[in-house]
Parts: sequence; C-alpha cells; structure tokens
Amino acid sequence: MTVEPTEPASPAPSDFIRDIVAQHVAEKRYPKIVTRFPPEPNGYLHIGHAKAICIDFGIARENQGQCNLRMDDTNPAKEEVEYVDAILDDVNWLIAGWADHCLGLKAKGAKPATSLVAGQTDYLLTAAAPGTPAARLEPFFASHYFDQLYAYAVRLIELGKAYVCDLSPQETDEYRGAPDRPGRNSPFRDRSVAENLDLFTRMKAGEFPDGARSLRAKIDMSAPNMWLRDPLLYRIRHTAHHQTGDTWCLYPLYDYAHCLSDYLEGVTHSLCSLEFTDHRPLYDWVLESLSLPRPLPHQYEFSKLRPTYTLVSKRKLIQLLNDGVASGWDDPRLPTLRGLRRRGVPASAVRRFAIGAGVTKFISSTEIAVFEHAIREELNPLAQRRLAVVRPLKLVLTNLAPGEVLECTAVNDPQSEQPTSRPMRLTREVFIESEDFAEVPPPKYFRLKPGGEVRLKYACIIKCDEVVKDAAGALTELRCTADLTTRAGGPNVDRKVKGTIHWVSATESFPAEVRLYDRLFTVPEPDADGDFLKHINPRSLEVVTARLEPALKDAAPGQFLQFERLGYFVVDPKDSSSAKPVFNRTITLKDTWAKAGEK
RNA sequence: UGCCCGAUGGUGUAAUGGUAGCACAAACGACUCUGACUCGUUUUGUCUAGGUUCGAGUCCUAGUCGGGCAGCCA
Repeated sequence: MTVEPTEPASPAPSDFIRDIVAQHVAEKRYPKIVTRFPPEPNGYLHIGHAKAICIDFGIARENQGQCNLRMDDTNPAKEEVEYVDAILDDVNWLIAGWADHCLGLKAKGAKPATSLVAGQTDYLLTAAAPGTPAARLEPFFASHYFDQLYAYAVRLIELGKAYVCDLSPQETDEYRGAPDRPGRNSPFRDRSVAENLDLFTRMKAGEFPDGARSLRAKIDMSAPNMWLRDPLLYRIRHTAHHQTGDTWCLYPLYDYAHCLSDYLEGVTHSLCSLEFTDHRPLYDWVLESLSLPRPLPHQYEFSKLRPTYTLVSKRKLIQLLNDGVASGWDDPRLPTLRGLRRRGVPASAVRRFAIGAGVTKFISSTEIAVFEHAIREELNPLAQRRLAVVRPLKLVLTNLAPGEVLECTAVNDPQSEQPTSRPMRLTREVFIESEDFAEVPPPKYFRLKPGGEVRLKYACIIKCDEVVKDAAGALTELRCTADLTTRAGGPNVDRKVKGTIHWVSATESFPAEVRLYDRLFTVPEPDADGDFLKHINPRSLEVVTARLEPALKDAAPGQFLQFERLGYFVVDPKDSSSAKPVFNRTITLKDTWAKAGEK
C-alpha cells in the first residue's frame, strides 16, 4: 500500500486570502468556513487544479471547515459522467490523509431543503453527516439545483431585474458594444413582468428552439465592465443532461448558477482563478438582488499554477492525445493527476509543490525544478532502495569460480532510524551500468576504468584487468578481480575507493521492461511560439530492458522504490504483470556529475 | 480613446510604515559503500519618476511594462 504522511512538512501558509478568512473567523462572520472545489466535468484534473484543491481544502482544514466537491455542470453539451467519476477519484487521491476529513459530499440524490428564514423562502443543501457510508455519497452538482435556480430567476423577473430577450446570439453580440464602446439596450428590455413570466415559463416548457430567446439580467448596457451589460442568465438548449436527462431544455449560465450554488450550499469563501475577477461584480449583483436571508458568500481570485516544461491547458492536452503524442489521460508524461499518479509521484509531493507555489495575484510560471525537488523530497524517506541495471554491461570476476556465491547484505531504507536489510548474492558474472565504465575516462571520473578500482555497492572492491571487445571493436565484457578482503566483515572493509557503483548478478537477476520518463518538452515555455508540438522532447520516454535484483520480484504497485544511483521507480499499475513486469521511472536522482558533463 | 488586475534576485514567494528574508536554481566546499541525502559558504532583488514621513518594498500621484475582459463556455 501507498504510505502517505498525514501532514505536509511545512507550516500552515499565510497569504492574502487566508488573511481575509482569518479576519472573518475573528469577526465570527460565518458559523463555519465552507469552501468549494467546482470543476466542470468535461476533462481530467491536472496539476493546475491541484493548486486550487490545495487552497480550497487547505483553508477548510485550517479552519475546521469543509470544502464541497461540486460538479459545475450547467452545460450539457460538454459534460459526461465519465469525468465525474474520474474527478472524484483524483480528488480523493490528492487529499487522502491530508484533508479527507473536510471533504464535503452530499447524500445521494439529496436536493436543497426548503425552509423559512427571516420570513423568506430559503434553500439549503448541506453535506452528509460524517460517517455516512461512501456508497451513499456523491459530489454536489450545480444541476441538482435547477429547480431552485429557476425559482430564483422567477423572483428576479418579478423584481424587474431580469427579462426575456428575443435577440439572436449575433444580435446580442452587436448590442453588447465593445470594451471602449457602450452597448445599446435590447428592444425587449422593458417587457412587463407578466410577459416575461409567461415567456420564461414557455421557454422552460420547450416552446422555443435553441437560441431563440434568453433570460437576461437587467443591469447596465453602458457599464465599463462587459459582464454587467445585461449578461445572459439562461439559454435554451434542447440537449439531454448527464444528471437531469431530458427534464430541462433551459440551462443556467455559469455566472448565474455559480454564485447561487455557493449560497445554496452555505459556502462562505468562493475561491477561483484570476480570469473571474471581472465577473465578481456580477456574482455579487445576483446574490444582492435576491435579498437572500443568510450571509452571502464572496469570491476571491488568485493566480493559476503554471509549471514550466509542460502544458496545463485542457485543449492542448487533448491535442497531445489526438496527435498520439500521449497514450491517454494517464500517460505518465502528462501533468494530469492520473498521469502523475501512474508515474509514481506521491500525492504529498503534488501538494508540497502546489502549496509551496503560494497564493498571489501575480501571473507567473513556476520552474518545474521546484516540482522535481518536491518529488525527491517526499520520495527519499519513503522509497525502498533496490539495485537495478538499466543498460547492462557484463563483467566477469575472474577470481570467483563459476557457481560460487558470495552472500551480501543490502540496506532497504537508509533514511530510517532502524534500517532493514535484505540479502544479495554476488556471483562470478554480474551486470554493471554501461555508464559506469569508461575506456577513456574524462577528468574526475570516479567510476570504473581500465586498471582502475571501484566498489560494487554492498559487496567489495574490484579492479578492472581487461577490456574485451568483439571483432567490430565493440565492448563485450570486462574482466575484473574482486578484492574479497574488502567485503563486509573482511579486514579491509574500510578501504576507500573514490567510486561505488551498483550491480546485479547475471545469473540471479531478471529482465524487465523499464520506462524511462523525462520532461515532455525541451523548452520551458512550450507554447510561447504557439507551436508546442515542435518542442516535444524526443526522449520523453525511453523503453529499455533492464536487469533487476531478485527482491524486485515482490515489488507491488503503489510501492515507492529507489533504484540506487538511478532514480525513483514504481511498478506500472496498468501494464505490469508478474509474467511481464514493467517499471516506470518517476524521476532521476539529482545528478551533479551529469550536469558537470553538460558543460 | 474603456474597465479591471498585477509588478521584490534567474524562478517563485515573505516582509501588514522600522535590519529586504525563505525555497528552488546556480557556484564552491565538507561528508559519503548512492557523484544521492545531509551540512557549510557564496553570487544575484524592491519597474521608473515625483510626493507624504524621522523613516517607504509597503501609503499617494503619474508613467512604464505585463495580463484579463467584447461565449447563449466554465
């Protein structure tokens, strides 16, 4: 099983949004802090969403509050149940052991309850009680509020604050004007309440085709903020919805549905990304226009997380899939939560990265190195050490007899306070990493070279006597002698040599497919020139047949491993089987030697 | 010639009128049976110009630069 620390190592962060929340808590403005994470079920979650999740859930958990998972599903044309399930799964993975106790889900099929608050009809849907079996829970859905949303729309009409408009989509655009040019009033703007009510009822009844009419807020067509120029509240769509089926042909738009969904759930702080800043006055307008009896939620915006060397645009991710660059939403090279999970990135590392990026309104990109560092930081204490040779080079220990076996002891978890160990068997023929031998060594090369010595990790020091090549001049094997006095327990255990390399026995190891993943793009900003496909890293995936030490036979999916001196690895949860094991490289170890070579 | 948001080392972020700090990255060194980890040292910063103030990264004004907004998408 996957082991996850329950708390992030870093202290609770502070930022401008948390400052506001703290202030509200101090004022006791709300009975309880409630946030929400509102994905649209039209795609998979990625690392960018992880930041939103960490903020939404983080603030809830720091304030003994709750964060509702809500499907923002007001556009039936784009959304599917497949995504609903995947999103729930990904969120559960990301917050497991960290904020699962404040995940707000509702009882299956539950709808908002109607009550009288301060003499006014009010609707409220709260999360299911803790302890409710998971099978009886589901996320919140904006689509489950369609009745209440409709009732609020009627109230808006009665208040003279909304009207049915017969302008076509094209005409609506023309009437809206431009940022530097005021719009014009719709000719339908001053319909009577009775006529609006009649028309709206008939829109709901399905009397009109798509786009024929819409319900609009009556605000100000000359407002400098485009979103206040009588924005649409409802549009007609004769399309089945994954939750409500054919019940509706009238669907609310985001700006209308979102603020009210927040209110309906008792959300207090509605946190979203910067592009919604211009919508905030509309968010407030809708709620304030309705004179609602309970405290209103407020929207606060922050900047998105944008790591370098990758892409977090749904559209571009889909293009990678369609072009066959990626094998699916769970391709380990993708920044999707599914891809990351399959790659072997622990949820705690995603959180550490997302939280560490901070919360501001400054549009920035975060170096992927910060993420890679977070992954290593989390994995280092978690990963069991193993020996594996990814590009095998045969090496014969000439002073060992064929069939002779030298028992060694290898450490599993050097970072632990009480490290455990496992046996390894050194034999006459072993494999070492091709990279660990150089016939013509560069300066400061610590590894094996002709006539040179190196330690075989956990075994003994060896000396390279002979380099054997085939007729074509290609290296075929190395012939070495082992200094058995340097074995554990031997008189010269402590003899120092500059290099230590990993190895596996040629006869005891087994072959396995290893997928060596690297960054998907070769440049920090793949889409800077609008042509990200040009910058795909041709070596983002390299498949090799490696030789693994016998203990790796028992490796289970979800178990974090370190192949010493190579990097962190996991069993591929999808393609691996005991007959044909497959390992994914999550990330290499930091490699200052390779870096030196680049210069 | 509209409205809104933003600007602190290479990157990200803190400092809430009082010593510009942290992380990553980079460089060097120590340690090392992982060229990992760990530890130590170092380089690099308040967009510009005015103003308020004993004192400004912080407040004010103007400018510059960057971003968002004209979906019946979210």
